[in-house]
Amino acid sequence: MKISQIRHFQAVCRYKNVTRAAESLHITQPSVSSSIKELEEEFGVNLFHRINKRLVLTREGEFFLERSNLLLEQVDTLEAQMKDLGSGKNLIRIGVPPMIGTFLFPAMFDAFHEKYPEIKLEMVEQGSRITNKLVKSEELDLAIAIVDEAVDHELHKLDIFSTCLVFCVRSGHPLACRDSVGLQDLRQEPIILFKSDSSQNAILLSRFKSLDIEPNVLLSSSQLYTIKHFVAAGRAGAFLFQEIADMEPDIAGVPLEEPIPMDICLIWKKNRHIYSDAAKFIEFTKSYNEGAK
Amino acid sequence: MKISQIRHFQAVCRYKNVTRAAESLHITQPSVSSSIKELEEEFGVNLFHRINKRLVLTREGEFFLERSNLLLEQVDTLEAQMKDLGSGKNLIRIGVPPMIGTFLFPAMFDAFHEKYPEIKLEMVEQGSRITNKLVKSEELDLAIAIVDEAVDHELHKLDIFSTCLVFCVRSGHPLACRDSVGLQDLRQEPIILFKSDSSQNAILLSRFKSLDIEPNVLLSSSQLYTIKHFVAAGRAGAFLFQEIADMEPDIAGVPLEEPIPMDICLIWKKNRHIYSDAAKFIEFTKSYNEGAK
DNA sequence: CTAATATAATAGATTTTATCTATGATGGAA
DNA sequence: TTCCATCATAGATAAAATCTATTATATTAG
Repeated sequence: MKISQIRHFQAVCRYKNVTRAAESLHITQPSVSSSIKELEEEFGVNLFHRINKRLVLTREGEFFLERSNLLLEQVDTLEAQMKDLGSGKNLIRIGVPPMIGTFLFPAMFDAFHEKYPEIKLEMVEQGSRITNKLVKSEELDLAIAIVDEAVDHELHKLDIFSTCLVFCVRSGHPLACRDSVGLQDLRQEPIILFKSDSSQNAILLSRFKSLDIEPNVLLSSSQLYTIKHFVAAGRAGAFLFQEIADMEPDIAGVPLEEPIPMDICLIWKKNRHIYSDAAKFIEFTKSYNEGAK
Repeated sequence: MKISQIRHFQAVCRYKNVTRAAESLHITQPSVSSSIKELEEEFGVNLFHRINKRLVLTREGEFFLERSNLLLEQVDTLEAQMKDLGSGKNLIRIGVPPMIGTFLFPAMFDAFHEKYPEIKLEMVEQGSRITNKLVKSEELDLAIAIVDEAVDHELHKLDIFSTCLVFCVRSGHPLACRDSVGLQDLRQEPIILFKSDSSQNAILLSRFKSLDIEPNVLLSSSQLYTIKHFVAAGRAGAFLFQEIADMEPDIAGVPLEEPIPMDICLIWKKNRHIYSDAAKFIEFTKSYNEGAK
């Protein structure tokens, strides 16, 4: 006994006509005939009398109709409830590191929202380290993250964007005209760190440490606007994405002698069902990416 | 959502282990994995957290487990009830014309009963005309009948036995040594008719009528024993099957000049579900027939 | 009564689905 | 580490559902 067979049977009862029933089910008449036959075979019972090409329920058929009706109602209810739990959300929980939230994400978000206005995005602005964990614990559906370490087996990754950190100073700064700087050139340079638990900072600080340099950190901020302001005023330098430096006329971005590449990815958990909303975001990101290339 | 998928899901919940669940279902582990995945796809919901290759129900999974449990119970109950209605009967309702009931059927019945002792046969001893109707109205599952008319589209037929009517008289009767008799030779002959609504009598009487002969019917009886007694006593002649005449030393069967063939068939209704019991009888009859040839 | 229309069953082809085999990845135990 | 247990995935194969085309029979209209 299969749910589909019950549906076929019920349609035949409703229309008292196999052909009509088949139409209502959007399948062909022989399929319905054979479903009825299969049920009869399985039960060892005639569900219908075949009187002159007309189908009339037998006693057994009446019984089955009544019971299977109740059953189907419950099946449909359960199915609807489960689907409600799932697809009714129209919500993606996505982790976005602060720096990306002000720089890359707004444009992506606008484009996504234009395509899927019904889907809301709940942004969790945390650094990559934290969002990674939240994705693994399924508290987030997706995250945009700066990926530095070896491949994490638990996560799928989709490259969004690659760039480098550059050292940003005021346009008139002595370092501004240099083709590149080494970290050792920055021993005395006051620096503003972009405050984040992201792997970006981890990489940077480990680089300093490996050169045995204690960077002169003037302050830390999570506000890009604040950092830019300090840099433009010549009060300090900062490590920012190449693209952010390029956008500001008052700020010069000087490449590092030993570049610090930043790979920005969309990540999500392996072996986990991806809700249709999240799947849409992933697909969207792929095509958005293609378009950008 | 399919019943089989629910069963797979429940097994996984019971064993908390896909492999074990698959074993209990007598299918392979990937089948079960994919059923779970399909449900998750359909609902847009994670039923399990995949934590270190261990499956732990999500909130949605708990909900589904609870509800689908109730559902499956009802499915199983209904299925069992329907099967009870069908296969639990162990009963075949079969129509048997009186003459066959005393001559051909006993041996068949014994052989069938030996093979299927659990199946009871409910005999309805009526002539072919009536049993034909009862088969069509589904009051009988099967009937043994003498088939004379053109093929009846509503019925399946399976030949059991073919014979002829012969005119039976006492061994010393003047006609007994004849190679054949014509109906016209029987004008004055007292006759006992085998009382039945069967087509046998219809054929016989129409033959007489077409020759414009009024047969001298001494009496009618439905008891073969009575008829034989009268014939053996030389009180009357009777039209009986060849085989019945051959069995009695005191009775001689004289073939008719224009033979009246008797085709004895098993009949059942087309386009009707054949209960397994009835199907067994049909199969049995086929092989019984083969064996007899 | 005959012709046209409608219905359901059947046979056989085709597509879809289910299941299997084989393999790979990962976590935990020895 | 190495081995075992476990689940996911890919691709092949088996099974089932569905389709197309046809047949037989009823019903209806002319």
